[in-house]
Amino acid sequence: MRWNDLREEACPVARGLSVVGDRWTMLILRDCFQGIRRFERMQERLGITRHVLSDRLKKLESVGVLRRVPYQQRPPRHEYLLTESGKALYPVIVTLVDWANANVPAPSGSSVTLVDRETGIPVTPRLIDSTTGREITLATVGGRYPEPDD
Amino acid sequence: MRWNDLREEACPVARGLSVVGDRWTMLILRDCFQGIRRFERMQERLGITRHVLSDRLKKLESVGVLRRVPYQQRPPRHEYLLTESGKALYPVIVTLVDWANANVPAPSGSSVTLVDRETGIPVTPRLIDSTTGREITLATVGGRYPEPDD
DNA sequence: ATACTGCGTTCCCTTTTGGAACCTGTCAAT
DNA sequence: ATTGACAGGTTCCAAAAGGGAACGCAGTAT
Repeated sequence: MRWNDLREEACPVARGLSVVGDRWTMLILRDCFQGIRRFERMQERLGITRHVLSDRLKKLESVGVLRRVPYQQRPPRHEYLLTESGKALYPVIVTLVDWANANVPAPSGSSVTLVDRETGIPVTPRLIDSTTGREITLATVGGRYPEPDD
Repeated sequence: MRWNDLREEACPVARGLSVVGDRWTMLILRDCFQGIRRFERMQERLGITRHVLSDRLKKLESVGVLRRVPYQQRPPRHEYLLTESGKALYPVIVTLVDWANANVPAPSGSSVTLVDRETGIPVTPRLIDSTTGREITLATVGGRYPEPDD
């Protein structure tokens, strides 16, 4: 199976990964969430090669996760900002961070942690169903498959 | 930057992606969450090539996300089961599913959706801080960086 | 004129995939 | 005894993606 086939799957995991499922995209978005907006800055922070960064930014723009906004005319320069669709990825990053901090040991024991921006108190993410308020677990929530429409 | 460098980063996003950040790993785990346990079955469902699947299963076992459990002796055969660490990835998949369903259009408009296993009612995931009960958003929660220990 | 900034693109080489065939043990049927 | 099936890999080659460094280019500063 090829990359582009993923986007056409009925499975949302596959469609999601067709956008963010490669080695770099989530790291780029992490930087975006931290307020990084410009090519040069991303490149030096990530250690990504320039053409791969260029390619990923194009793809992210084309799927509507980032948008290019000009900040000067001559020479034309623009920065990359998260769209609403892009901002909606924040819970994905947060759950990933929470998992990694609990399950992938940091080198020196020190790691970036999640804190409340107001109080500075550490945050423990929990995923609930907003209609029932019940926690979402493997036992309680699963996937439902669409009716085949033939 | 190379793959293995990622695992040593202080940033949990990078460390998380060092495990699940490639094209196939999350799809393999999706199958695991759906009860698929065996090599052959995964290979046919995913359309992944056999040696890549073999490689990913080895890596997932080595980081403790899956474990190999023998189910017969002669010839030796085993199946792949999620560890606790692997099961802890469920919220990551769920938030990804939720994002993809809202932001990456399905081909025929039909997609797998999340439902409560008991009632069959659609589920709307929301991420909250379990200590305060407040919703986790870009505005309210951010990362805190460790003290440099030089 | 020269250098610098910001953002790419091009070139070359290495690593990673895709695709298919092959191997290994064991059992069951011919 | 041979053939075939099953389950889970491994091996080989060609194609694609990625790393690294250099180059291009428009405008601005010195």
